[in-house]
Amino acid sequence: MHPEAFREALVDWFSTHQKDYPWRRTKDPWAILVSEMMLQQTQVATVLDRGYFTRWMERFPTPADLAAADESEVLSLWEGLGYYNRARNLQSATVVIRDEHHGRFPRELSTIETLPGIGRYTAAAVYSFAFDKPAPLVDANVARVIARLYHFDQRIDTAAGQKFLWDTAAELLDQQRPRDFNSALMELGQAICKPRAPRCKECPVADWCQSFQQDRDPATLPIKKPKRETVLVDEHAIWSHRDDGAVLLQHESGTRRKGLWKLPLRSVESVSHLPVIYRSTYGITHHRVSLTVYQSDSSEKPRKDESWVPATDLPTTPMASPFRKALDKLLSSC
DNA sequence: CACCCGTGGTA
DNA sequence: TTACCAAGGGT
Repeated sequence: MHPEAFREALVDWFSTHQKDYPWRRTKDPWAILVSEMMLQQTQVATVLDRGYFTRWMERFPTPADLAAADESEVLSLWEGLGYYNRARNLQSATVVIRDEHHGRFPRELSTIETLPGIGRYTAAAVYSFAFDKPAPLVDANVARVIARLYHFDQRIDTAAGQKFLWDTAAELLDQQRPRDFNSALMELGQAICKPRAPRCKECPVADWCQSFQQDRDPATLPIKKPKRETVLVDEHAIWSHRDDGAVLLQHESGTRRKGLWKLPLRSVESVSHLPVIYRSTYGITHHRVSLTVYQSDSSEKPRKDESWVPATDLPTTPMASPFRKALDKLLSSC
């Protein structure tokens, strides 16, 4: 592989096919960091079409604005995106920027990577996109592209597999235009070198692709460890409300959905005599949860870890999606 | 290294 | 409808 012609073909393709994202119209490291955090394990369409990025940047135009905010408001603006530790980590990062970097966004790659919630990928993304400085990066798109380019038929989710991907990304990187090159490699994975039905006939770098040249099936790569088997779980919640509010429970110990609110949960024995007023199923990690909501007795009062939430606060009280949907449905049918 | 963390789109 | 997948990081 002689990377020069590969780089040229890739960046040329990108120059005419790149999509117009708001975070590509700016060099503000804060805006770019926000986009990268939101895009972790999350599709572009979700972040863009549902308005998360725009709302966030309007409310928190600078790191200092986020550092000064209440966690409840932060989580409320993140509601529906999932992986809520991202939001808390992002706020923690702004506090570090304020208290340890004089309020200025760090410009060293190693310093950016020390910020909470920012790992090797996100640090390199901010470094190359905001400052156009050279750092290789590997996300799910790049991993797929490299695995197919080199027909890497071993697992990529091992130390050896990760080393191969990052070493290769470093070799390929165009030091003269790291911003465009990294963006191009990622967009190639998103638009052309797709997981299931790659569009090899439209690929600008098919000449350099071993999977394509050797007529292998690219859809078999990359290889990862099979996911855990799905575990079925039942959740039983109660709906206890009046016109002026409802009883909610804040997620406590443990880390799942920390800081968010949900309907109070009960044992199935304690609610089996109550009328069922809502059902849904949702997935969380490797669990498949069946949620059932029961109309509580009017005598039901909040337990010590539960709170009466006024109706006017319900829309801005951060809740995970399954409970937000339940609450919306129950409020509308009252 | 293994496992955990959410959600919505897509085939 | 189920299963896979996504601009990963922390523990």
